[in-house]
Amino acid sequence: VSTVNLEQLSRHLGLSKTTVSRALNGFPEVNEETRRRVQEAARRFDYTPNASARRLATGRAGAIGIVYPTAGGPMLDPLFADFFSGVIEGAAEDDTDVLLSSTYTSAEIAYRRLAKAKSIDALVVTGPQVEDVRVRALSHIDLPVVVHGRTTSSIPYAFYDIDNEGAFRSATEMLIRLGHRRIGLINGDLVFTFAVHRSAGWHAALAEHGLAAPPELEASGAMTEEVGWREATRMLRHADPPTALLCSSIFSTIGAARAIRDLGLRVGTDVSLVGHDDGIQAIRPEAQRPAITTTHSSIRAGGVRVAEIVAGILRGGDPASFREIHPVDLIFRDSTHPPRRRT
Amino acid sequence: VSTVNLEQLSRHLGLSKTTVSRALNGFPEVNEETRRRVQEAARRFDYTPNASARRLATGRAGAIGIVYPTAGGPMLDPLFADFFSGVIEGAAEDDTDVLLSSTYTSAEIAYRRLAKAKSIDALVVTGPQVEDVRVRALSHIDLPVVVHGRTTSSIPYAFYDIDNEGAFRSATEMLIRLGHRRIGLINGDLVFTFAVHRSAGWHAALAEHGLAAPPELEASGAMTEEVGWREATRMLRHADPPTALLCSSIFSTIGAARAIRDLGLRVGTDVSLVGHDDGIQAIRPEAQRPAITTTHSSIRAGGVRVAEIVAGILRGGDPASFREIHPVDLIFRDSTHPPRRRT
DNA sequence: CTGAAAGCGCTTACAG
DNA sequence: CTGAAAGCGCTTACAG
Repeated sequence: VSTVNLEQLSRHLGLSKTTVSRALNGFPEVNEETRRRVQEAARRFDYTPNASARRLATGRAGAIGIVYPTAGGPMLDPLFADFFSGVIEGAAEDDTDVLLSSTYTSAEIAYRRLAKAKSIDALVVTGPQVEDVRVRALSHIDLPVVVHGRTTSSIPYAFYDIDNEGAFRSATEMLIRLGHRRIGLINGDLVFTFAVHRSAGWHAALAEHGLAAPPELEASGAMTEEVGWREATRMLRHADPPTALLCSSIFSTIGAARAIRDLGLRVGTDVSLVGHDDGIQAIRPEAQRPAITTTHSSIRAGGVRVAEIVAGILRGGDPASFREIHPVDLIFRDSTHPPRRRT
Repeated sequence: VSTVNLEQLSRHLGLSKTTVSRALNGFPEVNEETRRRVQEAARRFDYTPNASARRLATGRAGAIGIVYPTAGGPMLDPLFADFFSGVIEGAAEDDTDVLLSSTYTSAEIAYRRLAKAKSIDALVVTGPQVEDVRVRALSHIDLPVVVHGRTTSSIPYAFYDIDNEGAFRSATEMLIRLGHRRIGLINGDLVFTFAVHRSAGWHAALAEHGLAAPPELEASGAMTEEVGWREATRMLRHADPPTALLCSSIFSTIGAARAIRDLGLRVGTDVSLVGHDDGIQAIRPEAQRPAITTTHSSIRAGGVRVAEIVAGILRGGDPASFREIHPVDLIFRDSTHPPRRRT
């Protein structure tokens, strides 16, 4: 596939590069007949502008960056596959590529490198922590940022978040209304803002109903099947065990379900179970038996929206006008019942 | 952060852009004292070359592409998060970025666009199918390709694969040696080469021992918890049920474990279970009870190696010399026992 | 409505 | 060992 460039294409058409460029880029002053000829020729020669040349000339990179941890750790999360998928789809709408970069050393260095090399026009920050050094660091770099989640920062950055606090408050309230008094929370690592918000929701609902939030019923850590199983086991073996469990991810949820069964108990009738579902296809709570009640929000849809926000800012929108907190569905299924009377 | 460019940096040093460029890029002919001065100034001014300008001048994109399905489907796989992580880490070694692109329409169009725009220097093809149109399409585009997996193609493309056939042959043989005669296979979708290879391994081991490969004991589909559960349930309810199950992913494995328990049976003692483990942290087979016997290969390590192969080809290596089939570990744990005598 | 020319910021023969 | 200059392939004021 030999590639034709602008020079060759315009020579073939007997037009200047200027006119051909304008015709292809939709400038209004081009004669319609000329534009048709140009478009036709471009199609026939399969002309594709050289991305580097265009970027150099315009100063726009045509790409957004996501810095992704390669060192493993709690953020090397299967959910990213879905989130990425959404971001890519959203970015494709604006012919924008998505650049994945490693934070082998530190996120700041990675950001800085991308920004200074003018490789990207904007940055998506994932997995924000409560006190996230990255958001502060980025304010010194002149690069639009969209945070997937939130952080405590006085800088008016753009973010897309879901209402984690509200979701876990609702779920806890629902369990309280069913009659539960001891409700365990198996949360993500509390360095992450989302986990702090979920904890706050759980605390708020308990307090509102005059219930204690006993420390033995609050766990946090990596959102894995193993941790869900371990923490649920620990709680259920407590002298005064919980009658319901609330989990922060589908992985900890199925781990908790395993713990419940391992102890000879039944999910739903013996121990109620609610999990947060990001909507990945690999494990669907509705396919469990009993089907598991969830707080649900598609992380893939979040990715799409994040890309749209990026596009909005690049079109000149005020970052401070993109601060979105989306509601989370509470989907009642069969894993939540009134507690059994103590035997 | 005001950015200094090559022109400004060299003016400050009283040198030509030529010399500064050469000093920074490690050309041997530069005087050592000069090089030191240049490097020192570059550091002090935090000079970073403009990526677009460099790309335009050199003709190298400095990025490799992965085309990723955004439309969902069987390939929107949580395992990708780990694979990506490996590719990014491997690519970072060579200062190469990773560009994620959508295949909203078709993979061919996406490839073509990236290739013609000179946005990438090489392409990583994931999830190869037996008859993969993409590999053929790519042979018409002048772009080095590394396939993660294999496909049937006469074109001598580079690939990194694991020995899926050998792994599943070994696992099946191990079960046969334990005394199992009816061994169910819950596989991925047979459009994918890896699934065909695993099926072949299962068939080969059975045939070698004079055992039949009954169709009711071979299932294929999406590698989800749900499918693992459904197919295991179906097989175990058969009039002549399997005494052992072999699963193609950690998700189907835990689904199968759930099915075994739902039917009142015990994993390991009643029904042996072996799963393929790609090494993701979210679900670890060794943390199950009983710990699950696996065929194991780190998909993240595969990503790292794929990036290394790309680098090798870009340095002028012969693609045909990078055709790697890596062995898979069989890790014996507690989910595999001799079959119980029929009651 | 169209075109000649400058410029984006690098790299790299070529000359000295 | 160093530098002047051309060139990579676009976009975009500016002029007509």
